[in-house]
Amino acid sequence: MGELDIVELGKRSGLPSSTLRYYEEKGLIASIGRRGLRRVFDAGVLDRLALIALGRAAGFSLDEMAGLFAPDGTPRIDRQLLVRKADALDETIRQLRVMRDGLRHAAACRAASHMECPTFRRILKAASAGALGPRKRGRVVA
Amino acid sequence: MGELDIVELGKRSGLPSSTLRYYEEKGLIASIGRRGLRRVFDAGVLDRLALIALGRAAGFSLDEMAGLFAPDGTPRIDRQLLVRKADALDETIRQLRVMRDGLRHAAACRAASHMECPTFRRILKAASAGALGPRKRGRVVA
DNA sequence: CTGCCACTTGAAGTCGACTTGAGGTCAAGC
DNA sequence: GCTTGACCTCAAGTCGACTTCAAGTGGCAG
Repeated sequence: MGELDIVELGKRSGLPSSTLRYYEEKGLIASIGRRGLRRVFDAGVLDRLALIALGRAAGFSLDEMAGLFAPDGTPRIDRQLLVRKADALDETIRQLRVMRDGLRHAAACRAASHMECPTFRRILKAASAGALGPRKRGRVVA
Repeated sequence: MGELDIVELGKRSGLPSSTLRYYEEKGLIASIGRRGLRRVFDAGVLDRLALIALGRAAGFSLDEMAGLFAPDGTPRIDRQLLVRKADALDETIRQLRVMRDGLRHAAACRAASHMECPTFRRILKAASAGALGPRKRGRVVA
């Protein structure tokens, strides 16, 4: 595998170097040296960044990602935790589907008031039945 | 429909009154009066809160929610926007499924290194093919 | 009438994930 | 050998969504 300095890595990953430095500071990626002032990374860091981006899209915080994967990018073997996270994602996906269907319906439905449309009321009911309650946190590329 | 003061609404919705006040300040909900110092809301606000919670779970910001729905809670008729948001959700759902499958696989796979497992490499490839790139923002209940 | 307590307000603080800014440094070009 | 320009470091700022805090107030028990 090749080596990349921070500028090249930024170009290939689409991330600004400020973000790459921040990730290194957080221990999410590691540089293998310097070329002049510039950090140099192993090309394998690209895979790792893809993994991080995917995790973030799935709602994991950077700290969680740091915990889910070992320093070399391979998943840690806390199978229980992994399964719990996967289950949480299933619930999230369920909610997202409800919202998506609601939006599509709202865009298509011709009822005078959506509150009088049975489809919309069903969607609202699904919303009440899961979306309310204590706050949890995460991020998603929406 | 009945009326609820902010404390009752908080109990039924699971939201602290500080959040309810914040939502009112943002124009997401409206009180219909006071009982002493306490705000009083129409019971219909519960539906509205469910809608807001669902929207937030789907990655919309409070400002976006305020824009997507009219003051009375019925969706605005910008069908183009609604459809675009629905499409964005489809993409998000796709990514979440990839991550969920990756987690389930990581929890089950016995390969010495996940990097040598074809399934894991396929997942990583899917990650690279969509998760990298410019940041977008939103939140999800994960 | 007097306390008291839960609610009120507006301002300030928090948290995660970065970005921005000020001032320092290195390799290269002249 | 000196300037230049891109990267460096470290501190501070930003943004969204709230939460927390200090100080004020309304209604009810005594």
